[in-house]
Amino acid sequence: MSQSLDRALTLVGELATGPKTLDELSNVIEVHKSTTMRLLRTLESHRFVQREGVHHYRLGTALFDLANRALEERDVRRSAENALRELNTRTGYTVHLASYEDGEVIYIDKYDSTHPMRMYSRIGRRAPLHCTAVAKVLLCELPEPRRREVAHSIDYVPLTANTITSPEAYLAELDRVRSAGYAVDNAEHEDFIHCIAAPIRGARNEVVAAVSMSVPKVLLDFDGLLALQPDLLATARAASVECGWSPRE
Amino acid sequence: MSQSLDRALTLVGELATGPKTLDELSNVIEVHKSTTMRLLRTLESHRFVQREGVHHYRLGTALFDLANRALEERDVRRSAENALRELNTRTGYTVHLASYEDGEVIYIDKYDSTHPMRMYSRIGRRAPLHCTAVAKVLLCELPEPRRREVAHSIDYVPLTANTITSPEAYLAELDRVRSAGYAVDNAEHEDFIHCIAAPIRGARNEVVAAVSMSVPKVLLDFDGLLALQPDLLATARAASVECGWSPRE
DNA sequence: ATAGCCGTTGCATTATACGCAACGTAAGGA
DNA sequence: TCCTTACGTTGCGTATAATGCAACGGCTAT
Repeated sequence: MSQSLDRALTLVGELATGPKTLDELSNVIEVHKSTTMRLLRTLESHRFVQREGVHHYRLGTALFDLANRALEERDVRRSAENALRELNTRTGYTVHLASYEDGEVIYIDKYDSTHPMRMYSRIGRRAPLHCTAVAKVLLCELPEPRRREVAHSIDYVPLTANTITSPEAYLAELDRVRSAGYAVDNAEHEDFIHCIAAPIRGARNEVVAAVSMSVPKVLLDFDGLLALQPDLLATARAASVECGWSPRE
Repeated sequence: MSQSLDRALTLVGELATGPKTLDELSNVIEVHKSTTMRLLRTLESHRFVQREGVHHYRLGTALFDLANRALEERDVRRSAENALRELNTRTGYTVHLASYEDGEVIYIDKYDSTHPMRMYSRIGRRAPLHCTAVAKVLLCELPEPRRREVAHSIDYVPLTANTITSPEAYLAELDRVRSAGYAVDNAEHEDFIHCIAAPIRGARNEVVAAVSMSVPKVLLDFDGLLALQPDLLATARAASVECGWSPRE
């Protein structure tokens, strides 16, 4: 809509691939070099680009500033919103967003199932650590001593036949989750429901939240649940990007 | 120089302080809201901003992309150049830039002393690990096991009366450097020269390089050398910012 | 139901971004 | 040393694109 701004932003995008000269940049946006120079000067005054030597321009430090400040401003809930809603409408299953704060796993957002059979849960509610997929995801990358500490402090109340009931079994489960990249709750919390969860990561590759899908066993058997994994991981990835995460080599 | 671009960049800067409404943004750049909207739309098409709800705009994910790609493009040498040259011309002492690669500490840049008495060194040369300030800085934040490994693999050739000659003494020295935030070489390498070095950090707060000043003892006594510390740390900080580092709380 | 608040759209106007051409400067070769 | 070439830079007239205005439309709340 705004020509000069559009051109300038194109320049910035171009510079992301490496330092460029005035002429190279002029060719990209197809304008006279004097026009390019004016744009670059303005960008330079805002520290979006900076000169490198005499013949080259490169991205400036304002980008670092902005990216860092944008990260501070962002909260997972708003950032993950679109990806989670999309997953919810596409699959129709209940989607939860949970985070780990002050030693507790909390549900911070929820997208209800469109199927008639719903499950009970509530935003703000605490999730039991030993029998939910989200808790496994959120805990599995804690530093090892801290993980042991947490595992031993849990009260392993057995809720179903599948509930994990010992620190040792739980720590082994966390190891599995960490290497698999996702977690399941195979009817460990409630007899008739199973869940699958994946991590949402931030700019430092740290786990900032967990997204899960909860499905009544009557709608989908365990293999069916596992088949949701690629879809769930793609969603988690999209949400991660919104949180400042970028793929590592 | 380009009015609309200037306004747009101002908007981006403003959004860094948190999500804003159309009117708030219009007030900042003092234009009609329709003008602001056109700018925002263009910014949005490049993913520099995105809508949050219906009434708010916030910074978009392009910033993360750009910042990450800019970081990959940057190399320490070019990024630190200005800060180091400035330090060199202001103090007149020899300034070195060194990095740790493949188990070796290498001088990657050098700004010669303006004083008549110069020291011998060369870009590309390997710095001995046990008796240089830059090596201490570059090694002091390695993970503990790796640090022990390196310390025990060093050949502690005694070069002066002050040279550190045992792994134990060296590891203790690294601990001191880590907590102090800078390192010295108190004539441990050559009898008549002492150095002080500080870390240059990157976006993940990791040490990407070390900057040092080397001063002949006849020009400055040890207390004089230590008095250069604030100046050196400020320089290292400035160079760090250029490398994508941002102050942590 | 109605009023008030925003965001949005179309249009006329003129400010402004643009291309042009001349100039300046630095590097390279004869 | 001087000339050539290849850049970046500057000033200026013009046409276009950015702007402000005013009317419209979709909310929400009372």
